[in-house]
Amino acid sequence: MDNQDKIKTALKVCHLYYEDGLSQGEIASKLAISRPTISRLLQFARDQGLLRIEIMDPLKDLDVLAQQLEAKYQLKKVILIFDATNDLDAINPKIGAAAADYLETIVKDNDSIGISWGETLENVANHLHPSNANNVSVVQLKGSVSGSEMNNFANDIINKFSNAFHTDAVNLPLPVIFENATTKQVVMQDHFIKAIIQAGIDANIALFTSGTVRDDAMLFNLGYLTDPEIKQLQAQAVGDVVSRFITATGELADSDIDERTVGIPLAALRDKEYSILVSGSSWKVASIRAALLGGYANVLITDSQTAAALLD
Amino acid sequence: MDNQDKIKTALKVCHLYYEDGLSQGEIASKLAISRPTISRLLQFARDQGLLRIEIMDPLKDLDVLAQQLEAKYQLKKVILIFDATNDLDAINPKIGAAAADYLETIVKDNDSIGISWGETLENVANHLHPSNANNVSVVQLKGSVSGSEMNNFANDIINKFSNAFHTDAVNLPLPVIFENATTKQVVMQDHFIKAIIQAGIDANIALFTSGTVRDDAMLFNLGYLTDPEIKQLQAQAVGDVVSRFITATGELADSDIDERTVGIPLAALRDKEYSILVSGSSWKVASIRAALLGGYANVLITDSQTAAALLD
DNA sequence: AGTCTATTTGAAAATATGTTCATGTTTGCC
DNA sequence: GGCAAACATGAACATATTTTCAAATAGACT
Repeated sequence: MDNQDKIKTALKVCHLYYEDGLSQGEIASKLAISRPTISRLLQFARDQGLLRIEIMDPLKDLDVLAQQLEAKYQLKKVILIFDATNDLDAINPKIGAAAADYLETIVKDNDSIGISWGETLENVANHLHPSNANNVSVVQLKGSVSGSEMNNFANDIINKFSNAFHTDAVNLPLPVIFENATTKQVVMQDHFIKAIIQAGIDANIALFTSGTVRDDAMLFNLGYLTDPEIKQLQAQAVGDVVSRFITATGELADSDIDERTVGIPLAALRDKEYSILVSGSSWKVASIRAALLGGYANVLITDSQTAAALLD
Repeated sequence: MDNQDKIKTALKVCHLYYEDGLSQGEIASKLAISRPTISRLLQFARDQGLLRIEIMDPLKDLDVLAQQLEAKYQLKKVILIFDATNDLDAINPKIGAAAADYLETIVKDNDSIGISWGETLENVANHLHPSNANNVSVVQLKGSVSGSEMNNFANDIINKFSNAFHTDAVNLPLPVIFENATTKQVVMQDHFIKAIIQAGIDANIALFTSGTVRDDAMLFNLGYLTDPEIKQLQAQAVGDVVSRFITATGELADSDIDERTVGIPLAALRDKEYSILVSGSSWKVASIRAALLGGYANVLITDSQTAAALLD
């Protein structure tokens, strides 16, 4: 066997071994070569530099990425978790845990925490630990949902925050989007409701996520929006923040729908001591970027791949 | 151990295992962790995508590289050998073997092969097999050397070619560079010498290498050139072809020295059926490029890294 | 062609790695 | 704080890989 043939065989063995995950024995019988020879071919490949094993250092990389993001979007703090899968089910628990950890480090006595709800916030709630801070209040930043399942979902988050901060969280007992602006206006006259919204505006910490405008976006599947409205939003908006849809540059996308939406106004997020955007996965890059450009967050918690995408 | 710590430890283990080549057992005692845990950490690192194993396909790459070189320098044929070491002692035998193989495929009855000498040619000679072609002649393209060692060196190459092609190679029994042009002119009057040079010019196959202008270049260490001459050549030339020094663009670098040099003129290489440049390693990139730009070769035999450099 | 040496090969032994399982530890939950 | 479930750990075992070594093969030289 001449050198070229040897390289060729060694490469085939490398592919079977490192990519297809066959054992050397399996490769041996498949190629009708003895086991030791397979071992030697792999050694040969390594010696010849035929395969390159690169060890990444995501932790070091994360630091750099975080700093670059802080600079680019003028953020107070960026927290990144490492993820190579880009799988929501893997990312969400991790950024949830990171957000819960971060929250624990910043919450002090008498703080007021405004929260939204959704899958991401659920993951944050799941990782909360009992807080040492006293007299902390928790308030919902946006309306809830009428469907019973979903309502339980939002309530579950509220309850977990309540427990963690030893308080009774203030629930905003309204649908997140009304059918028309007038209805909302009327409801908003209610002093009790007004007070809740004001509490959300006054909260010094806000914790929220950003949503997409994909067909499977949660806000599109609650029945509050008609198909034409959804189509129009998909054309104009890149996602939502506290259920308010924004364009790629962070502007409000549709004031009509916005006026039917129950919750704190977007602008209120700009003035908070901590306005924490917790959102990850490649699907959400556009909405995160928009939220950051709009200045709605001063803290970002996301995953490494999304972070890299946000720098482009 | 939380996730970040786990990643950190896993990375350390990866470095020790894949880069430093320690066994899992060694790592275990070094870090005071049990062996199975090391195994699990490595598995974890692979699962998390913390290390990337890339299998190169130098053979496929070589094809592409070769084609690009053929196009860029308008060559009849480019033959590349794979080498990741960039070590002359590794490269030379391989390109020598490749050159010998190629020569065997092209030599036909009544061909005339002109050869130079040097380390590279020695390697070609070492890999020659007895040829099937009849009536092949072999002639030296340039003068030899007077020092006995070196003379043997050149003779050895001649002899191996003679044996492989079942002929008595025509030796050019002169120093490759004379002390002054006049001496050379006088010697060149000799009909016998003239005939040998003419045979070199008429050879339809030429096999030669390119040299550098580094201090350790063979032509600088034979005593034919003074130190000032060497300095000047190093300033103007990038290397030599059949002992004639050329600039980066393939022009003659110094006509005075050229007129003292014994061998076929550079231009003679341009008209050959096969003008085969056998030369590799990063040190020789400049001289190879110059030789190709000068049009002195229509076949190039080199290594992969040099090939890549020639494309820049 | 024949002999010598260097290289390659696979069986078997030695080593290294992966997995199982019982145990100890942490974590979530009331 | 205590209980249960999930998880991490290392000893022992099972498997996979590498090395050794003797035999076979190919190559070099006469």
